[in-house]
Amino acid sequence: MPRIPAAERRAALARAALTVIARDGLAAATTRAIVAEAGMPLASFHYAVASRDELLRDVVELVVAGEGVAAATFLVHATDAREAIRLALRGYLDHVRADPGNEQAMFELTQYALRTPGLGDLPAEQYARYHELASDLLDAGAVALGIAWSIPTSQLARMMVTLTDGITLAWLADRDDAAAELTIDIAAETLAAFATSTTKEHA
Amino acid sequence: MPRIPAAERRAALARAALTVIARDGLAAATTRAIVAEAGMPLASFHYAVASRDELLRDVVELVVAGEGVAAATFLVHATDAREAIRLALRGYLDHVRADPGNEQAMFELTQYALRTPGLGDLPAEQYARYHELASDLLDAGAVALGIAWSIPTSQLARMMVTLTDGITLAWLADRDDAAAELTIDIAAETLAAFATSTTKEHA
DNA sequence: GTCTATAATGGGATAGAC
DNA sequence: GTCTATCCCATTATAGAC
Repeated sequence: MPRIPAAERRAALARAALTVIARDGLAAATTRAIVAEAGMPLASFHYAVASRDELLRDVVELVVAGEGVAAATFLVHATDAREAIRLALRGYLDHVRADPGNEQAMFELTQYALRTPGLGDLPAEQYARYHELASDLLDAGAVALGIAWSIPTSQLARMMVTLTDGITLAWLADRDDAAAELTIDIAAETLAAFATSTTKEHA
Repeated sequence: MPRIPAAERRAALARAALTVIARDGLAAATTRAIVAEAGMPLASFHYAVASRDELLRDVVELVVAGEGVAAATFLVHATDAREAIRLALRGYLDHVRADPGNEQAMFELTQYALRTPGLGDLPAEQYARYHELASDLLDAGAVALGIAWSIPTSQLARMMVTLTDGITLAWLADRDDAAAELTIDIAAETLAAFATSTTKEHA
């Protein structure tokens, strides 16, 4: 396998690692399993990256960076704040249902990072990014719907992330679709109270 | 170390395992670390329990069974539904802050169980128990406050568990006390809307 | 019944041949 | 630069001495 720059191999290993973790769990993501997934010889691993933990750092950054792609499509269909929040949370739940392993991978990585000396700073960055993404989404939604949020967007954003995490964890545990959807409905109904119209009397 | 029944050793090992997991993480909870914590020789492990996974099952059941002890003290101080929900969530956050390792241990165990063939059924039981506890708490709170919940208690209970999980995860990641408390305030304010007075016009 | 000593496996990391 | 072959360590589990 000649002519492949180290940086490129590093990225390929991170992608392979994420595939393995999503499919088989973090504990199964050994250096051997990762290089097998990437189709590389074992020695390439430490040639491209200093240690397994260092690669896991890359994996977290890989996922966090690519997290912004999804969502936002719901904005097209929403007509009011309640429906917008409902569709956003429903879209996230559908995403989890379509690929549960990926979300489990993120939880496993976060917990592992919290326990690992060299990776302890990652979870804070990870959640800062989540909160930022949720903020952007709420701002965009407000513009699209012609409303304003009556409390700071950052506070509402953290609540949205709190809800997605909590809904995801419970669904992963009991796979109760109906219960998860009910939770989403309640959340949408209550949070819509923070939407105030900027054009008419109330939204 | 003579005269100790196998069942008692099993329980002691489960307690020791939880201590190790809370302190050092699930990955560090090897059979050696667990018996060292319990003050037993290594061979006692497989004498008392068939495998490491089987002990982890015991650990989950140990924590879930002992989870009902806390909380409920907030009921004494609450005067209305908003304050009751706020104090309940605040109490939980304080509990997490006082011993973050314990909550991390639960998340790690749940994720591990989801990945492990013999333990796949545990998370559903675990969350069923959480939802049951939250339901009982909400019912007790309603009686104490002289109110009723305008939606089924089970739905509100799942939302409470969703919130505690989500708030805990975000706090573990960024340790932002103020932000966590703001999320709690928002949650309390919005969920209090589901309280309806059974004695006067509104609670 | 209890524990010491050891087996058997799989892991991260590397030396050194090509 | 690349990869084969290997090192060395930690792990789960057990055999067999007390």
